[in-house]
Amino acid sequence: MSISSRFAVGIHILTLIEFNKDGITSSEFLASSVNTNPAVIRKLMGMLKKAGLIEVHPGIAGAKLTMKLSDITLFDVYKAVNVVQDKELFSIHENPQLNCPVGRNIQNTIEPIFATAQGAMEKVLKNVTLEDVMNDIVAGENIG
Amino acid sequence: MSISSRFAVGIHILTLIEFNKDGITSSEFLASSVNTNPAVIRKLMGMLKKAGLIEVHPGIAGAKLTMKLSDITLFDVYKAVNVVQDKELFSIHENPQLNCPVGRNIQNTIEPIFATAQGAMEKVLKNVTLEDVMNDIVAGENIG
DNA sequence: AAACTTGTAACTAAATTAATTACATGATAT
DNA sequence: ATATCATGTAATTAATTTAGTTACAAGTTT
Repeated sequence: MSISSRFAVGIHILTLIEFNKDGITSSEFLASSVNTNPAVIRKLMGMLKKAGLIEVHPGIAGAKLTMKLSDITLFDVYKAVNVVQDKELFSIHENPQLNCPVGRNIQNTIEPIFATAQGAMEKVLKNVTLEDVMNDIVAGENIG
Repeated sequence: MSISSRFAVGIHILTLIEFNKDGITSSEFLASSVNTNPAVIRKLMGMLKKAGLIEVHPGIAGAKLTMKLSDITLFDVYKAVNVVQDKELFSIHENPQLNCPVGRNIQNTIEPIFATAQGAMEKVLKNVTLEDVMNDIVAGENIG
């Protein structure tokens, strides 16, 4: 099991929009960099737009960021593309046997632990902005 | 997307083995508490056995823990049941366009961030033992 | 030998992902 | 105004994963 690559692609889209900010960033242009189908990109653009991260208009070519890179965290992207629901990174088996002490308590016992673990992961994402990502990409260019 | 419930079921199995330590904890008994099929349980028992957490023998009914609950962390269970591979909680799109500065750097940039996020989640699991889980189950019994 | 258990393989149904195709709708330039 | 190009979105597909189910071989005990 893995968290959908929609998340990674969402990051790719947003950083590329910024990278190409003086040009026109169409779904086809993005699709070529990501190496996927433009319709896949447009679906993701719809999610990013709904989350208020980008501005796109029907019929008008190109997407623009609505904020500075430094104001967008990876958590924002993660939520926007809907890869993991709240408290549902881990799934818990349904309908355990209530006649059993373990069965009738396991869900309540485990759920908060899972929520804490998920929260710790998400906290890392909250502490990284797209500006950090962009800086790393630029550094990769200079070194490589 | 969600991490397989094998993890939660694995925790259920181990705590129930302990809870029933003076009796015989067969796959059928476990299956009834978890509310699933005995073959599902046996498959999980195989994984827990392979990880050295339990002792089971062909033809002999019942499983036993090989360690104290306080020596088994949730991370041990998580690894045993193989729900998430190393560095693969998040997936990254393959084959981005190398002619693009973002495309050729995105993987290297994102991977360590994702690894850090996964690591933070796993660290929480390392800090909870099955003894903690058991205590919470017992507490749930006394209060509920 | 009969009864019971674990170990395992094969098959199924359901869910999710990513890709693909197609087309309606909106905007623009000639 | 109409041809052209972009976005928005729905329908379909193939691949993967999960959990459940059935079946049976192999080991153990009485």
